[in-house]
Amino acid sequence: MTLDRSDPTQPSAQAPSPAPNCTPTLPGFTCGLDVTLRVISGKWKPLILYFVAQGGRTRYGELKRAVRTVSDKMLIQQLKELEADGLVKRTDYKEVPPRVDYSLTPLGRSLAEALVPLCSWGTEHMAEVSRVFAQRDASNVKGR
Amino acid sequence: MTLDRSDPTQPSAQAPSPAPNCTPTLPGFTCGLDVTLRVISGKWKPLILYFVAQGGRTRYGELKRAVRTVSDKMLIQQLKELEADGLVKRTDYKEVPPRVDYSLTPLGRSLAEALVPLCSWGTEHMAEVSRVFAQRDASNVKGR
DNA sequence: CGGAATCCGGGTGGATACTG
DNA sequence: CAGTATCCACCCGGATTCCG
Repeated sequence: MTLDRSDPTQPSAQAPSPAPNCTPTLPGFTCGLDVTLRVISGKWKPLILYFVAQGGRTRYGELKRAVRTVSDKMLIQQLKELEADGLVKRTDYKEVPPRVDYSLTPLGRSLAEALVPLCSWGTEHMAEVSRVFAQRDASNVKGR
Repeated sequence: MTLDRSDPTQPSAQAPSPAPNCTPTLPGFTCGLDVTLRVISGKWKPLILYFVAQGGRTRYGELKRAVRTVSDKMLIQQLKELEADGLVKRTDYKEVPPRVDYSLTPLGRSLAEALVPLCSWGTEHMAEVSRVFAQRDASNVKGR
């Protein structure tokens, strides 16, 4: 179907190669990346996943402090979706004062590992990125 | 600052290790992943980046067909942001009928490579994911 | 072909207050 | 501490129309 990008009429001066697999196997998904995005799309999900991966079992409060600018509402909502999608596991100790923590399922753990390169990329290109940001924020007072 | 998750009071039965770097170096960013997310947050950006990476120079129409369910408005908007952030380069051949194509900058190319594991993850866990989706879509007619 | 412009509904997501 | 509930502004994003 429409995904056969395998006919480079022009040799394309630029290497078209860094992607080995994008095979549409199941209907409803266009490619592997699409599958992944359906699961981690959400303003805070990657960060949540990542923090829990780093800390192991993580309490609600810790998580909130880690992500910092997230609101309770959002944090809970995203956590519930992650739980529904089988990526995190919620444990309620039924104590008072309440104690709850979140951990990753095996599936979640594997996804968190796939997230590592993104984190590394950000660390490596942080300077470059903030330079670009500064530029466009300067010349573009309103907008974006 | 609040990011010192380096005190696991409990030894945490689960391996807290898959993440080597999340060093807050610049103010405004909490960690590398945060940097990356500021740049690829946007419903279609990862897919766009990925398709352009695969195809090399890609024409507007190709891109639209590849992402498929995206509207013109969204596609253009996301492309402009990617361009402003120095990830893609737009080339207008000033012909008639119009011809325009998009390619990746070196920065964009490096980011696309960091995206590869996500694509692989999706491919590998596609069955698992769609099973989970089916389950919650069945028990949850409305919502989400 | 490759957009730009406009309209507009619904969902996202922040702030605040409250609860067990 | 770990949420829940409600209100509400904003902007995301789809549909449509027009342009060079």
